[in-house]
Amino acid sequence: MDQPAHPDHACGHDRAGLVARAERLCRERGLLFTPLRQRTLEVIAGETRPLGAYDIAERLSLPGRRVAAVSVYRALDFLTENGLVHRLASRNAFVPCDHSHSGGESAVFLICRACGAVDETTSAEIERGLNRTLARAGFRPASRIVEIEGECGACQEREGAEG
Amino acid sequence: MDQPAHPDHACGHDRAGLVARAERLCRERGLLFTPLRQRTLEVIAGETRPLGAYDIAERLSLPGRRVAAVSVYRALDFLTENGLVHRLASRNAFVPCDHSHSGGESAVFLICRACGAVDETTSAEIERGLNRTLARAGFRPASRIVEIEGECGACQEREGAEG
DNA sequence: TACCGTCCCGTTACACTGTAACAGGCGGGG
DNA sequence: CCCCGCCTGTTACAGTGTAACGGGACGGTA
Repeated sequence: MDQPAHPDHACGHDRAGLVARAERLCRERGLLFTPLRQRTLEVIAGETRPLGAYDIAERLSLPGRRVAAVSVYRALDFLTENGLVHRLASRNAFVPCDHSHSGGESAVFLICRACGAVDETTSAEIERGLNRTLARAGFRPASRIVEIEGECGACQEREGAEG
Repeated sequence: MDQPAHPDHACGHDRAGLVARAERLCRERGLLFTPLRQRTLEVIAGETRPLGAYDIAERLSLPGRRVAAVSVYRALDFLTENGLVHRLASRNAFVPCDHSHSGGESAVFLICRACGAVDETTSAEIERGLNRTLARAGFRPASRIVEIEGECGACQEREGAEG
């Protein structure tokens, strides 16, 4: 769990920690943490706001070396399948997985319309409610999407000060 | 106008009731329930499974008279803004609003991967959990998305019977 | 009547999202 | 060595969504 002295420069996420977790996870599961996958993960972790696949492709491309979106999609499939990034269905965009939900609880995303920041949290009560609702309906869940769009606290204050 | 005694033939939703609700709502709010909007709503209500905008456009088109997707999008914007249809973020598709959540509770969608059916329900417990989570984070919500993908009860039974 | 603004809708064009299919490279195992 | 599986690059294409412009219908106003 060694964190670097300076967690990240202007980045919203713990890039080094996420890469370290990915390397460990791939070693354990016998998967390949290829350069493309690593760079894709780094690009996502190096951004405060969710990125679209084409944004990622652009950031991965160099003057002579263009990365096609389809390659990014494959890397993203790998990263999401292994719990390293999340896909926001309401935005068609990707964010790193905070891993604050280690207990198998599904994630709740708070997406700010003003600044674009995404907060990933969990709630035992929401989880309980979902499980009861699913049981009542006899529905076997495969994936759960809980995304709230609105305004984060910081942007509410900023707006109040300005307006 | 006159609907047959049997509510709907092979349709999954109460088409006539939804149209009646739309007419009443538009009268109350001084909005126009134009033919395009009505036909769009009817197409959505006449289908068991969620439809994409281009599917709707295709169903609305006649041999000589083609409806462009952009027109459908505008009708869909109107219908969603007025609570007559819902958009499924995980599918980029639209379903009629059951209006079972009259109490202002946000909807929970159970989407079956096997048969494509969508069940719209609500849960006071989920609502409470969401509200607490939002309050704790100081987040002001504008829209809430709760979509569970999985297998509905009927398809589980069918699968078990087949093998 | 003419004029004006608004709303709705048709049209074109375009950008973004996502997948299918095929080919080449690379490494491991027979 | 060949075979096989995995990853990546490439092309092509289908689906999703919006911006911009123009015209028609309709109501209000002079």
